[in-house]
Formats: sequence, C-alpha cells, structure tokens
Amino acid sequence: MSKPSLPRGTRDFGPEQMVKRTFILTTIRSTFQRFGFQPLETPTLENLSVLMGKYGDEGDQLLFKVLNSGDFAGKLTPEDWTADSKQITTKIAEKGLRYDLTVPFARYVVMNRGTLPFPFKRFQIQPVWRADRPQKGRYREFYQCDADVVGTDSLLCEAEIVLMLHESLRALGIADFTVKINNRKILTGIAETIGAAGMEGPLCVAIDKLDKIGKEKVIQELHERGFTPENTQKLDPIFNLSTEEQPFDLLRNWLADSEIGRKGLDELEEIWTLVEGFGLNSPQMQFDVTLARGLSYYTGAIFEVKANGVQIGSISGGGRYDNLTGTFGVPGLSGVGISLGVDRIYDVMEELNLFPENQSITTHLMLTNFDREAELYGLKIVKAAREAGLNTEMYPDAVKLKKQLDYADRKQIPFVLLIGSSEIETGLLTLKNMKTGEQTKASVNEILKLVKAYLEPQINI
RNA sequence: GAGAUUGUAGCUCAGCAGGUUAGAGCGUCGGAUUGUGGUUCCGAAGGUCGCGGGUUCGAACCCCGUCUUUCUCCCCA
Repeated sequence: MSKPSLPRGTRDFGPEQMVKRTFILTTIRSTFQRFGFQPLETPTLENLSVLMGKYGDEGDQLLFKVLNSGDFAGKLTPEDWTADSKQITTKIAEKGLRYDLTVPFARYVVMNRGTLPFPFKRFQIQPVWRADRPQKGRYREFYQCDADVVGTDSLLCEAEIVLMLHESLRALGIADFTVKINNRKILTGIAETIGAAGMEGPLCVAIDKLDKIGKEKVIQELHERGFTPENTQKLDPIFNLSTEEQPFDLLRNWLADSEIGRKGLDELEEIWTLVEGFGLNSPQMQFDVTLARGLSYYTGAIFEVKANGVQIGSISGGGRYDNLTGTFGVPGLSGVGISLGVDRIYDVMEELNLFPENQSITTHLMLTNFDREAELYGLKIVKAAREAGLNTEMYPDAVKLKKQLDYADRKQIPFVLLIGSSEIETGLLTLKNMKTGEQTKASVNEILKLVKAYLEPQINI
C-alpha cells in the first residue's frame, strides 16, 4: 500500500481554511448580488470543441483533456501512433476541464439566447483547471468569481465593475490595492500611430513587461518580434506616460490621427466620469498603458487588480470582449466582465493577516457523556439548544471526562455542559466556561440564555 | 513546454568524507489525576530515509530515471 498523495498543484482545504474561504466567497457573492447579478453554474467538463482555440496556442496546451470513456484507443490506426503524438489527443479526448468561466458563459448565452433577458448579468463562482506549472499564487485547480454583463455596450457596466471591485475588496479588508485600467483600442491606436498597424498583439505582449524588464529590453524584444527601429522610435512617448499624473491630454495629442485610438480614449474618460458620478469614496483606479492582458478576446476596457505590498500576481482581471459569442455563431453580442481569484485573495489576506478573528468557532456548546443515563437525559437538552440556535453536540462516547474536555478544548468550544448523577437529581446542570474555567449551576433554560448572551456580541445567532 | 531547486517520524528539522540497531524538539497515545481541558512530571508508540533502477563488500548520503516542493522564463487568477 503506497502513501496517498495529491496531484501537483491541487490542495485540500481543512476546516480552518474553509472558514476563511467561505468568508471570501460569501463576501464576493453578496457584492455581486447587490449589483444585480444572477447566479450561474456550468459543468466541470466542456467539449474540447468549445474550449480549444479560445485562449491562444498557449492556452490549448494548458487545457486538461479528459480521455474518452471506454476503449479510447481502440479505433486508432497504426499510422496514428507513429504520427505526431499531439495529433493523437484529438482522437482520444473530446472533453476537457474548464479553463475559465468566461468561455462556458459565452457558450451558455449562445445556447440560451432565446430565453435570457438582455442585458444579461450573471455571476459564477466555480473552480477552474490549468495544466500550468505551479508557483507561488499559481495552482492547477483554483476558484474564480466571475461577474459579466452581456448584451450592452454601455460603459456603465465598466464603471460598475470598478465599483464592485472596490466594494468587495474593501469588505474583505484589503484596503491597499490598485485597479489598473487600459483600453485595447488605445493599444491598437498606438500600433497605428507608430506605423505598425495590426501588430498590437505582439506590441502588447512586449509592452506588458515594461515594469518588469525595462525600456531597453522591451525595445529589444519588439525588434525581435518584427518591429523596425523606426516603429520603436515613434513609440518613445509611451515610456514617459507611466510617470505622468494626467496622461489623457498627452495621449490625445499623440493619437490624434488614429480614429480607434481616440475612441479608446473617449471610452476611458467616460469610465472615469461615471465612477465619479457614483461618488465612489477615494477611488483606487489607475490608467496604465502598459497593461495589456494576453487573452486574445478583449476589445475594449482591460482591468487588472494588484494587491499592493504583496509579492503575488494580479488578484483580479477582466475586460470587454465584443465578439466572444461570435466564435459560437452569434456575432454582435458585446460583453464585459471581471474575474476575482479566490486563492490569490486568500494568500494576500493570509500574508497581510486580514482574516477576522472568532470565525473559527463551529460548536458553541458541548454536552459531556458520563454514562448511559446521562446520555439519554442530555438528548433533549441537545435538541433544545439547537432549537435555540446554538451549534450543539454531545460527546459520543462515555469516556474519561479528561478526554472529553480535551476534545472541547482542541475544538475551541467555548462552553461545556456537564451532566452527571447529581445534576440529574437536582435538575441544576453544570456549565463550564472553557476560557475562564468558571463553572455555574443552573437550569436548562437559564443555561441556554447564559450561553446565548455570551455569544451574541460575537456571532449572529 | 525550458532551466534551477527540494524530498528523512503526523509537523519542523539533525544525520559528521558512503560504515553496524537513523536521532531531536513539537505533536500523538498511556499513566500520575476511576466527575474536570489548556501547566508540570513519567512512560510508550511511530520511519519501505519520495519511488524505481544502478555503482559498491556496504547507500539516507554517489550516478540515472520518475514523481513531488519551491523558484525563474512563458503565461496567468
């Protein structure tokens, strides 16, 4: 018998961690709902035809593919085995684990377009899988919390996303964050302006690394990707942008000849105007030209959230995609959305010590188990305590008291009710406060009141 | 997918240039205390040295492969 192990990049979540994760999940969920988003869940498995080609070549490689059921290799010919081994996967796997929540959402919208109220706002909180190599803050199985609106071009949605990010992160206690915003159209405009129209793809990939590798190396990489020295020379103004307080005017001048670039700027300024209109308290948003998320489907706004003071990747990302449903045969549906990474948020909160105390209490009251008679006597008390709203349990075995109290101590149960022969005779039960060690004798009703009164300030009963 | 790095008791780690029966602290379990936890004292259990192969008289230690950990690149939540 070999020792059990977990697949790389996956984790168990024990009771302690689950309490914290649930806190994150419920906080985000209630924020999404307050903004009018409705829940959706989609299957873990999708057909590979839905998943493939949506995330670029890299993405296809990171998809977990599921072997066909039954004799998956039975119909393969000898030629298949000798040909390119990657070709074989299309013949033996036709399903895969979902890679994100946006593509399954697009699939859902297309399949149900006749019945959905548009604009359709949905949120979705489920795990996703990527066959990535794990690192800090990077797992192969992790949860995403997505909120998307599909069926409207309104920039109000973008502004609401900014608001939702602020509200949910602040509710979690993460105060020091930056919502970075850019617009894909501006990047397209820049490509036009420097005389490299249509090359914003590679431009983005290189520019995105500016704060990581610096100006020199970005230019070097651009040359490697086919940009001429003339192109990169014209690009020069961009390297000063990130230090500017108000880069809009500067950009407007620079991109004056690019229609799409001007459009991008208009959109960006409109988002700022709307957020201001909401009266958001000290917005933590920042325009960042170097922000160019790799996903190939973004067409308008691009979002990314960085938790400051923690060495970890972005905790949230999103943007507008004008034509996601187009790949499923329904063009013209514009959507915009955001995705929060629960696991990274967890890591950030753990590192910054932001989890609230007193969340770990699961059982409020434990009854001891002396003997058969006391056990039977206690059952109705357990039921009464539960009906009073207390998390209650009785120790299941009549073992030594020491052991029972030790159990309560380790489980951090605040109150223990001792019931022995004398208690049964008098009807006065012994309540022990595990924190102070203090013991009081009282009737069942009084005890339930006492415990509730003590816990009320900490816990909602 | 490329490169580096880690793996010894439940946990954190020792293990002297390859040399007999692999150690410690914490934790666990039992007892001191047959109805009183967190402190103390006494005692005990617990290890295919990640896995598989090789070199050697002899491997936890050296070599190869594989899995795993952490990190960089790539990409991303």
